[in-house]
Amino acid sequence: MTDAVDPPRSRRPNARLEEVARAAGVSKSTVSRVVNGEPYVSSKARAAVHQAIARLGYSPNQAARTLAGSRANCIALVVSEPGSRVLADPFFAGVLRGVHAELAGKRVQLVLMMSKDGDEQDLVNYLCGGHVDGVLVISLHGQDPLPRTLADAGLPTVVGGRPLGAGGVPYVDSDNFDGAMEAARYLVSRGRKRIATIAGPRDMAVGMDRLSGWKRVLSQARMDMDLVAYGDFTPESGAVAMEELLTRDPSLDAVFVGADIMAMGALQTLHARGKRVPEDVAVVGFDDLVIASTAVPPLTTVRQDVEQLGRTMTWRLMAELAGEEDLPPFLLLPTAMVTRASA
Amino acid sequence: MTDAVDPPRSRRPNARLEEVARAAGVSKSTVSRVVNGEPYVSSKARAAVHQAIARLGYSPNQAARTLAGSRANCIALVVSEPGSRVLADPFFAGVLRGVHAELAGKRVQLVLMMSKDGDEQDLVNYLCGGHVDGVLVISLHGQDPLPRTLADAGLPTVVGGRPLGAGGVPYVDSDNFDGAMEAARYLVSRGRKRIATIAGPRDMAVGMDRLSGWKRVLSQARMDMDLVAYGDFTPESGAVAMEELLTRDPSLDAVFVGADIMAMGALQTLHARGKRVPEDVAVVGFDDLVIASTAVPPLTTVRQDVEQLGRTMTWRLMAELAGEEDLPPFLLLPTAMVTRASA
DNA sequence: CTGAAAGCGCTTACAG
DNA sequence: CTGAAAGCGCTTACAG
Repeated sequence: MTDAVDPPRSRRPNARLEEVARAAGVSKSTVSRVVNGEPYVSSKARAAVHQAIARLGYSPNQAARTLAGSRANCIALVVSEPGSRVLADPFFAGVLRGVHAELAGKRVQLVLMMSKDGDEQDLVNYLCGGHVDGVLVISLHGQDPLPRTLADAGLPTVVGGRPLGAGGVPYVDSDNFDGAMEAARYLVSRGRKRIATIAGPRDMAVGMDRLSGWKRVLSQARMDMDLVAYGDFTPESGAVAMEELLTRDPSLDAVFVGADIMAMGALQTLHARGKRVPEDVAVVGFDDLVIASTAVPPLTTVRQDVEQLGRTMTWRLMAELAGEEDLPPFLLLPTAMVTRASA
Repeated sequence: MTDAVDPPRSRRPNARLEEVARAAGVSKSTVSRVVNGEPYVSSKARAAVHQAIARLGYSPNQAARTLAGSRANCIALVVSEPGSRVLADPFFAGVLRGVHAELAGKRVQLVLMMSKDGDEQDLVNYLCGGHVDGVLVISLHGQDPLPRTLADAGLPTVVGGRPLGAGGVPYVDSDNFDGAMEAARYLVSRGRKRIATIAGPRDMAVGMDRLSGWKRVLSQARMDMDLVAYGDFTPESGAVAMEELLTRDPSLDAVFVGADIMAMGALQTLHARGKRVPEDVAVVGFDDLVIASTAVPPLTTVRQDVEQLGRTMTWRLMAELAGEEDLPPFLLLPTAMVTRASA
């Protein structure tokens, strides 16, 4: 039993639309029109409203707008929980920055949601319940039906990274296939004869697409494509995969690692085995994380612009929300080879 | 001019509270009570409502709840834009995961906002406008008045990382001072005689607190504390600072780097200068990023639990929102030394 | 323990 | 170009 008086929180209540109307000498309708940038308002009324808004520090109540209007003025970014672990943080943070940059000045809020295992249905209910206008989904695994479900429910949805199980849902991705081809071609052009690869997990398109690019080039060059090992986007898995490859063929002289984070582990193994990089084994990574440039030796890699990925996903979603037509079903962003000391 | 018919989006409108009431044979008030877990409802009515909710897939409209009720059921995470660059992504992503974990099952949404330079006033207007119940602020720089402003406006606010210019605003931080002391003590105990440090920027408490810990230990050990260089939480700045220290005293035999990300640069410089780690120079970092374990050599460092930081900030904020009293004005989270090969 | 009614702050036809 | 009025889907006293 506490006698303590709970002092009512003295947050100055914001001005209301009605007060703005009174101050400007117009109706609520007119204020609403000005706030929403609608065309048919006299410049006199518009000026008066703007002035009143500035003076009163008016900021519209989003909840009321959402409830009264048809739009939530809000989009969701959904991250699958295991993905946020596995795909490593820089990816996520980069996308987030891109999304935010693209949303700047757009009066659209970003709500973050992580899909945990048990609550998929809750998540779908929530998202389809009119709380958001559209959804951005990233770091999907396997054949996750989420994007399909959302799209079928009529909710505009854009996926980041080619989804394996969601044919027809728009997506944006880095051109992983092309980037991997460039990496493999580079190794071939440097005279490497026995080129291995460490690929990402088989249930993610990003892993498979980079593997496919490597395969394509080796097959065109009529080189053996047997040296493939798999990791899971952790340094440890990269180290183990490198061990395996070295055991299978101690004479390999190059390795394309489908993620910088795994390349860090591969570098450790190579170092421990007394292999010089790049003299004995050339190493090329993928992603161009900040750690690539500080690796010993600095890592040659394929850069993907993750922030641009976030921007493009958001642009695509907003365009759809704006009713634009004939939007591309998917978008592939270019990658760029970054040559450093490791290859 | 487009003649295309814009087919109305056929998203099945969610069930409303009213329909649930009808299906359950009770009033809207009762449904509301059940949904909000209020006590005085007969178990019969409660069961009927739960059943109706399940059958109709009802999910309450947040906008309406916010508008009608007093709470927004929403908290904001504010990141200062330059901070999100400088503090490096893992910090941010870690905090985010912690916040989310703590919010799980709480029917509170997380809105993400980045404070850009020009729009500070917009941000404050928005946050104080009743759109959110509370605010979490991270990666503050210098004497940023934001937390003070929010707190003064009566908005519950919790800062992540000790704020330099916001006395009195509750915060949660890793115990950087203590962690740095432990690192310095470790170096002293290993017989190092000439211990340098690379500190973070002077305008961030995290940089200063770690520097202070190092100073305290060296002063207690009656060792010289002149070898201090500053970086800005980038690998490049760590490399430059290491150069400087080596120039000032080529005989230094240890360095405590106030962030793993800078330690990566320091390691590169040491390597380039032919210094063996740890034989010639012992290196201890701070943070225990994933790259610490994959560095060559693997980095001895001080671990801070960033996810726990996010959880704790959220817990503190939610406790305040729940009206709990006598909450601690700040919370310091323990750090832990992780010994690897570099020292 | 339960229900009828008012009201949260906007947007949106509708009528002018 | 402008305003009066209805309504968005809830919560919250209030009366029972």
